[in-house]
Amino acid sequence: MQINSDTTTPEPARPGVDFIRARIQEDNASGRFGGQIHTRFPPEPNGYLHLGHAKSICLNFGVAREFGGLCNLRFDDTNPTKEEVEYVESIREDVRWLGGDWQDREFYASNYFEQLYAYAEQLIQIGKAYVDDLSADEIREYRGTLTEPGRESPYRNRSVKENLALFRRMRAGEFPDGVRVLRAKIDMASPNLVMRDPTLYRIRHAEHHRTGNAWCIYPMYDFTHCLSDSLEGITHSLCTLEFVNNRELYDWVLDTLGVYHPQQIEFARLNLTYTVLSKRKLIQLVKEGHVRGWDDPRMPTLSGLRRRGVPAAALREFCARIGLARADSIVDYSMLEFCVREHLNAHAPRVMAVLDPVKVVIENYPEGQVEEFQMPYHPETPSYGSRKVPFSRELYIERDDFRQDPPKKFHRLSPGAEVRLRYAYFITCREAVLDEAGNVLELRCVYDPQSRGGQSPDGRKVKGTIHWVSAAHALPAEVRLYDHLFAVESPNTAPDGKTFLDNLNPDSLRVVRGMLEPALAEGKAGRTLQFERLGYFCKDRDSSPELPVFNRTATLRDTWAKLEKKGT
RNA sequence: UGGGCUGUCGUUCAAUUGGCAGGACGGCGGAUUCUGGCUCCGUUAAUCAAGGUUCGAGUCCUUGCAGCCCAGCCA
Repeated sequence: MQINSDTTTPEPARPGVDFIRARIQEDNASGRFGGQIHTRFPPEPNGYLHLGHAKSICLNFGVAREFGGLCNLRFDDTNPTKEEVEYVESIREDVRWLGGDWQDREFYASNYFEQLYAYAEQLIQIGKAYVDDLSADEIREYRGTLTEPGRESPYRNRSVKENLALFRRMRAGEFPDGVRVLRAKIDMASPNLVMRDPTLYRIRHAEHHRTGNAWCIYPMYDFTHCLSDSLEGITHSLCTLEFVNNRELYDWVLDTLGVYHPQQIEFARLNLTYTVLSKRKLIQLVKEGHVRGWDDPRMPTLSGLRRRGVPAAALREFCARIGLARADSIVDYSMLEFCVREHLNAHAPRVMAVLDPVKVVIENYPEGQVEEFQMPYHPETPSYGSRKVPFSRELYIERDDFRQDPPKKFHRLSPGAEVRLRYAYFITCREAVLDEAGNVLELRCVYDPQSRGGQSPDGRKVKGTIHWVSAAHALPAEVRLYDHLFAVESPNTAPDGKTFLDNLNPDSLRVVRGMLEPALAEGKAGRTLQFERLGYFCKDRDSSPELPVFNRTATLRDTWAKLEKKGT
């Protein structure tokens, strides 16, 4: 099977721009940033990337590309107790897979620790930061509530000299965790809680995955992020809505320090039906073993989707279609499925496999005879080439393609009915051999030699075309059939006493033993194929030479199933 | 309860900035078909509410209502 693997294609241009691109155009028109555009994708390496990150990656790298600018990859690694190199590596791989190209601009907030520290001292020097001895609990108490203003810490008015000395001693490791913090001196009565003297630095005697034990004080997000953006010359700092409140502080830090000031713009994060997209919950699913790891094909992680067989291009298309706005929204899962099918329909080679086999014996076909039929990998794209598929007297077909008592409009096999075996012959079912319980053991059929290749010899129509595999040549395989990880549309909402885990779908994984056409013996993992009439499947890395393993990426749309369901 | 953000077909994003509410997904119906796939055609369905300004309001004003975010030494 010599077919090019999935390549990176830019998402198609769309008419009409979203509010962020509109603002960037305005900034360009006014020359605000000298016409330059520079964005960044700033993940914290404390988990694997998921669909929500895909939205951000497509936005940040997309905007940079469209406006002739650059996009940095920056690891927001300021919390050594939660971050790991494993995550850094997976993030790098996932961003690259999605098509993000940061060239040599791979940055780490931890690279700026020295610089950040200098800024902190500067803040102290100008009387805008102080060392507080209050405990975490006391700070919370002093912060006030949503409706009441906070109170100033008794340590708020220490002298610059004392603050400096204390802060240096914090850095030097003279204090244990939690006894002191550095705080910005802003306004304890601000209606925006973020501005009530936010913590800038905390003491953490912990080993950092990059800086090792060089530091025992670590800067907080609000202090780090804006300054990292500033240091990198970011023009537009795009983040999700929950940071709207933080923008006031973002602006305050930069203006107070008098440094270059990027523009933060917030957009609504992605939500998907039947899916959880919170890092905390995804970590829980992995750590508690509800799934088989971060790249379990049922996970909404990029590595899970990749292993499931979803092409990166389908994800890019998805991100382009869901749009960008400031209103909270929950995208229909069917939108994702549509993008996956759309891409795979155009690109996936067609092969045949039977997942629930029932034997067919063609009584008038010579015993021991084997023919080979040349079948195209993609009927609409001849350049995909073709392969030979063996045909013989005994075949497997899908159990579901036969009915002893066919319902109305059933176009498949039943006693006396004629169907086409895809690319092979017309066959007519003479009888079904049943066991006492009525289960089909074997179908006795006859074929029409004149219909060779699946052509109608006399213009007569057959109602259906079904797929098949020659029994003697069939390749057994394990096939993993996936369904939504969660059984309900909104897994995050659980009744009292229940959690999102109670919404887990017990049938999200079904494993079956299928029979594949022999050409599938050679395929490598990675390329997603269509098993004709069934869906899209992708060889899994769990495959062994003895037993290939396939993941179902998505089913085909099944109008018959819908029709039949309506009938019952 | 304080502050901030947001309300448009079932879902999601638009609406030339005050001028016939449009697209995509989904649903429904049909055509076509050697995949009950794909493709094609048709169809369905919305401006949170109430007032006001205006020849004209999704857009402007007023008053409500609803949802989301913020009280980490997480990001």
